[in-house]
Amino acid sequence: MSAGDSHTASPDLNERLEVSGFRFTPQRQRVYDVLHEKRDHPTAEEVFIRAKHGMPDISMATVYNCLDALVKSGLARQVTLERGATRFCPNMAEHAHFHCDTCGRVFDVALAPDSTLLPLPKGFKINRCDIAAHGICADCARKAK
Amino acid sequence: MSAGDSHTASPDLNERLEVSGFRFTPQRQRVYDVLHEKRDHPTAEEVFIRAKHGMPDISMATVYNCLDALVKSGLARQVTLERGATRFCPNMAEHAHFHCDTCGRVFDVALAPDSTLLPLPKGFKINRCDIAAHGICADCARKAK
DNA sequence: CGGCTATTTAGAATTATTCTAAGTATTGAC
DNA sequence: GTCAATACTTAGAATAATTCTAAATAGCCG
Repeated sequence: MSAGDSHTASPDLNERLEVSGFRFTPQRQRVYDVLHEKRDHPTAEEVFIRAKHGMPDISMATVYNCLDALVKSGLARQVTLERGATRFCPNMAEHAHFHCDTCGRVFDVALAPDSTLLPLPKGFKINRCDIAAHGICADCARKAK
Repeated sequence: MSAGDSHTASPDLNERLEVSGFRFTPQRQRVYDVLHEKRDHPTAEEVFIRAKHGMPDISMATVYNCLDALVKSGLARQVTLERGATRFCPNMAEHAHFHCDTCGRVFDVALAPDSTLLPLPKGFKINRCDIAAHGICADCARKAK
């Protein structure tokens, strides 16, 4: 079996799931792989469609379950940018999202190192912080001219 | 008629709607008032329930239509913090939102004056930027002890 | 192996939102 | 002021996104 074989349980995935009280399953591996194959912030339905290639019997409910397990294990983030379907992102590094209002694509944007300093009221404790910019991407801006 | 009578068309509301190509209607006034009476980021359904007090025949479809008109006129913001219903916020000043994962309440948080500097790739143009923090609010943190 | 529990599955149910068609109100032209 | 055009409201149907349910399956630990 080759080193890069994506059907092998990633040691990381396996461990991270177990630490969070989840079991490793082929379906979770598949969903995890789908998120990493094309990091374009797919919706649950898009993940479902992609996951079926190579695992035709996987069901929508399982995709939701797997995405949930990945999110709770700190292996993916849920991204809610607009009304409508939630998107999923396997990039766990601190970053913001840019949503193009014209084409609908979502881009990862690095953050300036000091940028997340919210002056919170006393007693509030922050777990995570989502930054979502909306506008027009370079491609669409060019075409619009 | 008293100066503070909220049933009078606010000159601002009236004008802002017209500038954006919308008509002024009593329903839009009512929805606008509801958002300002209690600035707690209600969902469309909560707005609907509140709007019915004093306007019992207003319909859900109209609430959606009014909220849409207000958002498009720059008089309210749509806030999508999590899976589930969209919330609405009449605070048009630049600010972030804090969502308490325990009680579900949403708080406005002022921003540090310099905080919104995303290093965007070339050609990208930003319209607006939503910052959403998630964690635990002071009340819930105290109770949890 | 055998029992326990997590997971998967298909499909039903629920929730949030949008659409539709008919009626009503408002506006602008005359 | 009347008329036509258009915007708006309404109830209810339709759609989309997600969650729930119950039964079957699979992995884990003794």
